[in-house]
Amino acid sequence: MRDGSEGGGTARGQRLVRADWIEAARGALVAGGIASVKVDRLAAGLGVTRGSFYWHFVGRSELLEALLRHWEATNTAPMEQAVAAAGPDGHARFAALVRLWIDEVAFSPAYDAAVRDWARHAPAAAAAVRRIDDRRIALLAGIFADLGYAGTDAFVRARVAYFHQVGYYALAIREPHARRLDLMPYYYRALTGLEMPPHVRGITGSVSDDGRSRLRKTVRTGERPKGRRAK
Amino acid sequence: MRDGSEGGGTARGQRLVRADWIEAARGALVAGGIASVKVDRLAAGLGVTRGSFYWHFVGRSELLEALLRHWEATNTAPMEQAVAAAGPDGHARFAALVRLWIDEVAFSPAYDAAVRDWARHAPAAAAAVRRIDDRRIALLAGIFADLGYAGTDAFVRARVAYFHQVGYYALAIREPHARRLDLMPYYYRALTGLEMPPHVRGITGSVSDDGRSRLRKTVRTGERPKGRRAK
DNA sequence: TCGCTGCCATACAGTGTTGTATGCAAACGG
DNA sequence: CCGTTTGCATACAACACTGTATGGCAGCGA
Repeated sequence: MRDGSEGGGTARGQRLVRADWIEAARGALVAGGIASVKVDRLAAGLGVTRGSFYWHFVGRSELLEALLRHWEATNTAPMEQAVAAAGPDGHARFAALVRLWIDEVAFSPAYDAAVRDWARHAPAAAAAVRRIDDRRIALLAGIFADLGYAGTDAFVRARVAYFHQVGYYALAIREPHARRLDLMPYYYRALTGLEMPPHVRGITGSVSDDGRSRLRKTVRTGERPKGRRAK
Repeated sequence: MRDGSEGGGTARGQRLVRADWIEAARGALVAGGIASVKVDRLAAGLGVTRGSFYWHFVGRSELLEALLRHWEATNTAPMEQAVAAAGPDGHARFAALVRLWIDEVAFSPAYDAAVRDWARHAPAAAAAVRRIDDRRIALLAGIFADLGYAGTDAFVRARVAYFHQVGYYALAIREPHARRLDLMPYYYRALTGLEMPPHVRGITGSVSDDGRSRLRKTVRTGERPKGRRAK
């Protein structure tokens, strides 16, 4: 029945390996939540029967464990790498994170949100998510310390920035990429309490103007920003 | 079998009404997510059989619709009432919201988070959540306008404050109430860009000092903190 | 070529949940 | 006091999903 060309998700020809099942499970998790990660549906999607699954895994719970480890191993490393690659400057480090969040390529907020939903009623997943959250908040707190904030202020601002990002994805807001870039200086100001310096403005690859000329006028005057806006 | 005293959730003696089932569904939703809102478990919890349920409702989906309307009708009104009761002052209005979020009595963040999880894979729930979110963000944007922020700045700060709150509950952080009160001035500063004025300090019932002595310098929007604290 | 192993198909059993049909008892209006 | 309605119990049918047992086939090494 299977000829290697009809099928579902395997990237390498005929037979499946564990990674194929995990990838299929990831797709199902993101698309429909943990409740839709079912053995029979995954098998149908991969073009095999459940017999294959029970050869690769002892049961469904083992697949879920592997999926959780996959998320923990893949979806937070890009953040730390991007920050490390940005050098020592606090503004550059923060801007690197923001770019990662907006671009959504190396880091998948949908994967993140799906695991977070899962974690709300699965203790094992909750423990993994808590570990990851603590790491990310610590990363952000270091950046705010670099930006000149002391102890508790750095910690609270790190939380605000991180919770804000989690909430943004939790609301599943759909905005054009250009719109998000246009709002960048406003978010930068609200989250850091500082103006976005010129040397990080190019980092986000903003297509519109710098937004700084607008923001000087709008911050206290009540004028609406002029110039072209994305919808 | 049922004698009105053994049972589950009904508040009024013998027979059940629709509201009893909805309240039971709400409890199950908060405790275990929408996947645990099952007719047979609710019936067992209420001390009746499923036959009762199918008399009050045509099916499970009708219960879920009623539950969604219940959330939409009950869990956002306290916010608007608290803000309205706080008078015209922007600081007082914002502080009233914060108190509501911290106290968690009139407003139930657990109910909120459970519905939000549900909404991630149920279009009808997603539509309701989006309506509520828009209302709340508009409410916050009005407060930030009262605090002196113009157009886009007020909107972005409203989003940051609201997303932050959603993210906080999404992470299911457990902190002592006193700790949250102690951090209040820091959050107030980070979220509003302004110092917490004396006349709203008592509103939250904070027991310790305001944290202002620990603050090294003002962090008003646009003003760069002096000194660099690389950690 | 022979036997072994990896990978999968098939068939069967069991559980959890929904929905439906019908019966039964208590409450209620005449 | 009786018939009707209300609220629930019981029994049955159907589906979705998990897990197990077993058989078969292709490929590979000796």
